[in-house]
Amino acid sequence: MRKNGSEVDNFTIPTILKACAQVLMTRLGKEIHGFAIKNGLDGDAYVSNALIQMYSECGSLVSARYLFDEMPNRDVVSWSTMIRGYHKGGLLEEALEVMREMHFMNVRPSEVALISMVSLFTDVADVELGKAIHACVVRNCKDEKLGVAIATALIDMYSKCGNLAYAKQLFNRLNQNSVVSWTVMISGYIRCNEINEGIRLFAEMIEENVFPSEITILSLIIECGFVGDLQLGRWLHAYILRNGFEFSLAMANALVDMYGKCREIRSARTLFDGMKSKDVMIWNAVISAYAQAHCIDKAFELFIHMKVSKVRPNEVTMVGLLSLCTEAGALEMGKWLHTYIEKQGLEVDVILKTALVDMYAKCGDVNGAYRLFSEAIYRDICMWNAMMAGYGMHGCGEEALIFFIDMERSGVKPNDITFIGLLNACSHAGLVTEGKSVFDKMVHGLGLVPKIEHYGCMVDLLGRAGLLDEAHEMIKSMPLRPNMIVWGALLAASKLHKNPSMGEIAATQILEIEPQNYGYNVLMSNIYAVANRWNDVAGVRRVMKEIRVKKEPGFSSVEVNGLVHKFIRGGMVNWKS
DNA sequence: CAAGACTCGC
Repeated sequence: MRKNGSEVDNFTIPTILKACAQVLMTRLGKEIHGFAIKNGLDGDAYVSNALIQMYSECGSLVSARYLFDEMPNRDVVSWSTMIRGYHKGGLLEEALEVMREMHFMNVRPSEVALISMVSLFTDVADVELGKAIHACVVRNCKDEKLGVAIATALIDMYSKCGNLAYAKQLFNRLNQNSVVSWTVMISGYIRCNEINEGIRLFAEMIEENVFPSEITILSLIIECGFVGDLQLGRWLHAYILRNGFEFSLAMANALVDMYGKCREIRSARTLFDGMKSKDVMIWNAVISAYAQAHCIDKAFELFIHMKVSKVRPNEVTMVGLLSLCTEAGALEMGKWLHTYIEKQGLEVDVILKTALVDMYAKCGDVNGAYRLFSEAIYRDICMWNAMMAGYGMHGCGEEALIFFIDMERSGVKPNDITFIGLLNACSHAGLVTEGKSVFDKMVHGLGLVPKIEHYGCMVDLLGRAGLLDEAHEMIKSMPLRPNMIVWGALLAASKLHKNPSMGEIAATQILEIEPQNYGYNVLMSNIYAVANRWNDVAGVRRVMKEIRVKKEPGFSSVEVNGLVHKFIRGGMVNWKS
């Protein structure tokens, strides 16, 4: 296979390319690409596939796609490499699109391709689509029995989609379960908040003489963070120490992250402080732990420390800090971060760009948001959503609707969050007719099933406009069990339009769902007071005293001249940037 | 075939 007297053949090149991908050496990979072209080796499918893989693993999906599109001799591997590339890069829509094309071109997936498709659907997390891919697997497998690998992938897919029954069925059908299948099964139970069953399975696994790997423990810790189960998280922490697991940085990161998500800052901080070597990830984890606890000052303080300790902040650090600014309405601080990003030459990907757009929009600088949005080369659905929600928040409902039309024209498909933003925009701008037609378009035009949040928006929209009866009808006729937010919207509207009888209906429902909620008890007693029903007022007050409801200290903040003033129940805390 | 942080809605 020698060409032009070269010693390098088309088996050597893919091997080197794989090595490049592993250490993320795009530059060397590109040179080898050039070399392959010069030596006429780029026509070989094996070489091209390796190039696609190298580019996609190095994050250059555009280059990968270009090669893929130009390839005259695509095989199954080319298709599955492209799908995998998009999947790993988090571009799920693109991965699905390639899958559809592959199907359309009648390319029969290999087992490897099927496994990577199933794991793609694990992240898509849609039960119905998951069942479809399961059927596809069954159709394409020659053998009666599924291989262990693909069965494990399916178990993982079903449990992450929330269908534990199917997952367990497949799990039980496997005659020899590996550490991996145990890991995905137990993780699945924790993710679905079936903690006790998860713990029981963990014990069962040990009894069967299968011992957890580092990845097993890591996965379980991550799932604890996902559902906020501090107790199990703590137990796993102790388990690592007792059983001599290596306390790697990955382990520490997972634990800090879990503690942060469980709002257990102290443990997160202690663990963080105790690590001798720290990487960007653990800094980000501890910063976001403070962020989740709304400690904006602490988070920025750590950011300063981070810079001092020679660890370079990255895009993720910036996203975390920006969303804090967004939450606090701290425009000046957000702008400062924006400048910092540019000065440091940090790569601004879609996520960071969206965080910036969102920050400008929510902090009131809609023009600034639009400037960034319009100069973006690549816009995903999240960025469009941020822009529309930003307009909606400031009462610019019409602009939001125009953006929606533009978005559809540009071929980006709306999702359920898009409609929450749009319905909110209509609600704030008092566009009742438009809001109704948006809802109608979502259900009948696009076939999306409205979630409880959408009904919440509709109740808010109708209620704000004074159509209280219509709002009430909406609640009564919806196919989902109304939650606090839905009734809360009706209650707020009743208060706004001074309708105590409707308010009572809503408040009664809310107190049934959450009797210990202090805020709603106060509202309820106010409603009774307005209606001169002093016995009922006394009743509510008594209930409040009995359950000794504890209110979390709420806070609000405002930025003046680059200073963030944080108000905690009347008191005020300053923080200087 | 299992793990690693971040954006959009409430």
